[in-house]
Formats: sequence, structure tokens, C-alpha cells
Amino acid sequence: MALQVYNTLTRRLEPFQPLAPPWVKMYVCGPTVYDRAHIGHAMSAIVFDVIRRYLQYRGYRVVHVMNFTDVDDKIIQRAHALGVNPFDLAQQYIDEWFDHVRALNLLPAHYYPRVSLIIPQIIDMVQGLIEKGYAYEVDGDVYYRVRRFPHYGELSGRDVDEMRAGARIAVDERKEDPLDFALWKAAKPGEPAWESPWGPGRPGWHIECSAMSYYFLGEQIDIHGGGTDLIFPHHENEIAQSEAFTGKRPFARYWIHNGMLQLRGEKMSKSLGNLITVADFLAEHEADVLRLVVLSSHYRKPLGFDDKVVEDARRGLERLRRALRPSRGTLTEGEAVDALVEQVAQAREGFVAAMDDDFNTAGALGHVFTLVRAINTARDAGVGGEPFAQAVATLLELTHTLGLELHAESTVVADAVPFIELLVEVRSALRREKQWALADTIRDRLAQMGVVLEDTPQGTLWRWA
RNA sequence: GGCGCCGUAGCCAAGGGGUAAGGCAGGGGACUGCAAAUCCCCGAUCCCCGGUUCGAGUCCGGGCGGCGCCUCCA
Repeated sequence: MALQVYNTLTRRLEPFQPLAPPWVKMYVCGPTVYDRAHIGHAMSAIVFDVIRRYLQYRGYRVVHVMNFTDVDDKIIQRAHALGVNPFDLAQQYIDEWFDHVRALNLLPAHYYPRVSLIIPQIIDMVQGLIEKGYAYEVDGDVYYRVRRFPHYGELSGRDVDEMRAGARIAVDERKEDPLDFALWKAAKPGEPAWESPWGPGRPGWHIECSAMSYYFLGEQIDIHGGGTDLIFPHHENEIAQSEAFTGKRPFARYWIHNGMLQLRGEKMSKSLGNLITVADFLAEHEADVLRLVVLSSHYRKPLGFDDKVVEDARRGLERLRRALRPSRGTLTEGEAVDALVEQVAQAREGFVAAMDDDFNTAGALGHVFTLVRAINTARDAGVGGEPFAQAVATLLELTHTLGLELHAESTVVADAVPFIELLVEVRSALRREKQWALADTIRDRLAQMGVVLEDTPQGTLWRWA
């Protein structure tokens, strides 16, 4: 079985065959940096991080590009409202994004292009489109001539003749056709602007991704990713621009789109006031919890997000972590060992089969948890040494492929550790004297402070609740 | 109105013609001084109605319900 990927372009599962193996060129649409990133952005980033990790696990070499849209109406508006420089505002959110990349354990992209730094390349591309007859200038604006591109609508399944452009917004009468979209916008007073053959102005939204993709990855790429909300018009327009410019198709071989995160059944949006920022989430939860929530359902489906789902993930994460506890057993052969070895092999096989099926992380997790049970059973049965170590190593191999860290709890309260250990020691002495009441008091009081004690045959273990 | 997605146990969720993975919660048991952790056991007429088939959550048609996009959006 080989890797199969669902391609939005064909609406089918297809065998994954990059243009030039082992290289995989992957471009993912990043955020418009006019505000803090929310967990929906994080979900998308995690989805493509997992896709990248799995491709690498399968031996591919991924070149990953993610853009920042740092020139945009909303940024300009916001900067005006706050009385700050739009570039400073954008920079602030870009800095925060990189904080999130570290905190969320995302593999950094190889390139992070931003609009403001590739204006000359964008101008070249717009100029090229005009020369080829795919674009025209009107009063300093440049528009793409949609009807000139025969494949328009292919990605989003739309028929050009049935689209009701302007149904919800006023049509700009200067455009040849209501469907035409802006490649370049003439500068308005007080806006950032760059000199161009059509006068001062700034790029339209869609052209940046075509330009960045072209300049960083070449005429054709393997994977183009983003949220389903970008399929139309953004990605449709990208195809029109890129393919018209290069004359090559397909611009991207595989279009991969993640479903939207929904907060308590509704879309997250500012107007509904139900937006959770990444910073808010990380202030209360670990990054692995968010990642496990994302991994628990398929990336193409809408992700239901609420307190229950988060709590379930938190507990599931605990279970994963506890499986990593060492064994004090010494058995290295026999029935229990054979069973473990067998289950380890099955888990890896099942994991790969699930991930090969369009990155079915939820199915893959099922196999991971089956491995967890096998490890716990083996530990209880006294299995130790190399076979046990191998099983744990496999668990780490699989969870790391999903990007889970499984790090021990935070060290924020590390100063308390010696005191906790002292109390545990004292309590152990009390237990030897069968002073149950006092021993239980210590355990209860520690529990109130968030420290859980577990008495095992090998002694007392403790952990943060 | 157009394009598309989804409806599987209390909750989350995989599977997509051969008789229902996994996680969380719950019940019972083993272990434990009691707990905790761990392990074992227990739970589903797969939204409804038709059809195709030896056989249908799984394919087809029609309903009902929820959602996304069509305008900036990951």
C-alpha cells in the first residue's frame, strides 16, 4: 500500500506521486497578520505539520513554504485605528506567530515570505499577465480577466456562467466583467504604496501566493494547502494566475484543505465574540492537548471544539505519558515478551496503513493506544530489558511522527519538588508503621495541592494532577 | 439560488459491501491497608424511508437534521 491523498481538485483519493521524488514542494497559506492568531489558525498549522512529518517519516524530503500576508486592508484599517504603523503592527503578530511555532512544536517552514518583501516579483508577475492578455489596467488598478482562463472554476466546482458575482457586493463598473478580480490596487491616500508601471499601489490578495510559490518553489509544486474557506476565491484565483503566467498545469498537483474548527457548534469569529486565541489556550493548556484534539478527528472534517473535547484529550494525553514509565521487570523472553513484540509490530503496521489513507490520524491514534495497552500489560507481567525498551521506543517513534512531545509536566513549580519528595518519604515511613490515618492525610492534602500519589510494589510514585 | 461536507454508543471518533477500532465518561471484577495507576469484563436496531445485492453504517434514490463556502477569513 502506498500513500493516498485526497485531492480537492479531482475530489478523489489519489496515489501520492510528487514531481521529483524524494522532494516534495509544499506551500501552505498562512495568516493575514492583522490580529492575534486563534486556535483555528493553530489547527491548520498542526494539520500541515503532521502531513509534513508523515511525509518525512515515509522518506520524502519536504520543502515547506508558508506566507504572511502583511499588506492588506484589515491591517491598514487596524493600524489606523490604533494609530500605529501598519508594518509594525504586522511585525508584532509575525513575532507572536513564531512564538507559537515553538510552543506548538511546529516544524518551522523553510521559507516565510511576506508580501512587503516581494513586491518586485509580484509586479513582474502582474506585468507578465498583462503581456499575455490575462490582465488589464484601469485607472491604476490591474484586474485579472477571468473569462480568458478556460479552467476557471475547476477547483471549486463552479461554472463561470452561473456565478452571481456582485450578488452581495456592489460591482465595480470599471471592470470588464464582474468576475474579474484585482491583481494590483491603486494607492489611496494614507495607505502604504509601492511604485509600479501603473502608478503607486499595492498588490491584491491572491497574487502574492502565486508569486511566492513561483519564486520560492518554481513553476509547479506538489502540495498546496490551506483551509477549506480558501478554496474559493483565493485558491481558484491562484490557479488562474499561476497557470496563465507559466503556461504549465497543474500549478499544484495536490490541493489539500483542512476543515474549519467550530467552537461549540458555531464558527469562531470576532463578531460572535467566541474567539479563542492561541495565547489564551496555551495559558491554560499544554500544546500537546491542542494537538491531540486536532489528531482525534480527520483533518478534512469540521473540528468540533469545546471544553469536553479538550478535557478528553488532556486525559488521553496522560494515558500516553504513563505508558512511557519504565519497567522494573527483567523478563526478556517468554510468552509475555512474544506477545509484546507481536503487538508492537502490528501497531506500527496499523499506524502506517491508517496514515497512508489520507493521513487518517484518528485511525492511527487507535493503533497508538492499542500499543499503550500492550506496553502496560507487558510491564505488569514483568517484561523488561530490550524488548520493553523497544516497545517504548516504537511508541515514541509513532507519537513523534504525529508531533506529540509527551514531555513531562511543566517545571514551573520545580522549587516544590524537594518538599514533595520529603513528604513522600515521611509518608512511606508512616506506612511502614501502619499509621494509615496520618499517611492518608498527607496523601489527601497533597492531592488538594495537585500532587497525586501512587503506591506501587516498587515504592510510591508522585505526579502533578 | 449555486457548490460542497456531515449525521456511527452518554460525549469525541475511525471504518466506507461480509457482519462495528480507539479515547473520555459510566458499571462490575483483579491488584491495594484504603486509594491511585494498571489489567480483565460489560455497552451501538451505524438519522429515517425505499432500492440494488446471497449479504448495506458501507452502493443508489428520496426525505429529515446540522454545517461550510459563494464577501475578508486557516
